[in-house]
Amino acid sequence: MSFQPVTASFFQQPTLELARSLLGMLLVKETEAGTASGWIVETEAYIGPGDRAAHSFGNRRTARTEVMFGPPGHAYTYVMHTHCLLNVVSGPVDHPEVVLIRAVEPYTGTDLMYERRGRDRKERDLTSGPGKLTKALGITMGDYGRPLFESPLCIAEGKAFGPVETGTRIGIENSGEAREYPWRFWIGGNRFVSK
DNA sequence: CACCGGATGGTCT
DNA sequence: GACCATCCGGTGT
Repeated sequence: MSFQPVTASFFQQPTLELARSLLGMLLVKETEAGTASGWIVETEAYIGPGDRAAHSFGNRRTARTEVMFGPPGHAYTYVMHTHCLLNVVSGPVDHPEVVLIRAVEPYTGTDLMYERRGRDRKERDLTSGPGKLTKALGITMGDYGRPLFESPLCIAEGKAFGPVETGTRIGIENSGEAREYPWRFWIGGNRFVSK
């Protein structure tokens, strides 16, 4: 199985457009154990410094958020409770914006995904959430800052899916008015979209 | 150095 | 729907 990674220029588009453009693209991770991939079916945009829900709100610049201030197309990974979450850095240099990958539909390497997530798990449970998909694909904090247009972690050319739907973001109840921004995007009807 | 609070997920009721 | 495992970044002392 071979994949065609996107070029670095793919990430040079406004963050809300990138969040939509990423839907239907393939997310691929190669590890020593093997390669696994899935179609991106749900994303969320975080547009600092004005977005109260973003880690980069108010241009907060720390070791953790540093990669967001660099060029787009790199991985911003961070630990949430017991899970690692994956974001795609967006926006030009010094514009700390990202797109969170919230769900993918398994494509290749599903056996590896079951091995990582648990053999007796339902297929829908493999990758239907931001913490689930990183575990299924083997994405870790070791991927922090990695470019997403080349191996071992990359965004590759995808395929056409149905219409995109829009809504408010998940899990940001304490973010003031930012909780109402319609910055969540997903493939309508896809069963791997998180609930 | 102590404290607090999550961009979650799994389990049990 | 409620509870909590488990951990680290950010902040204040």
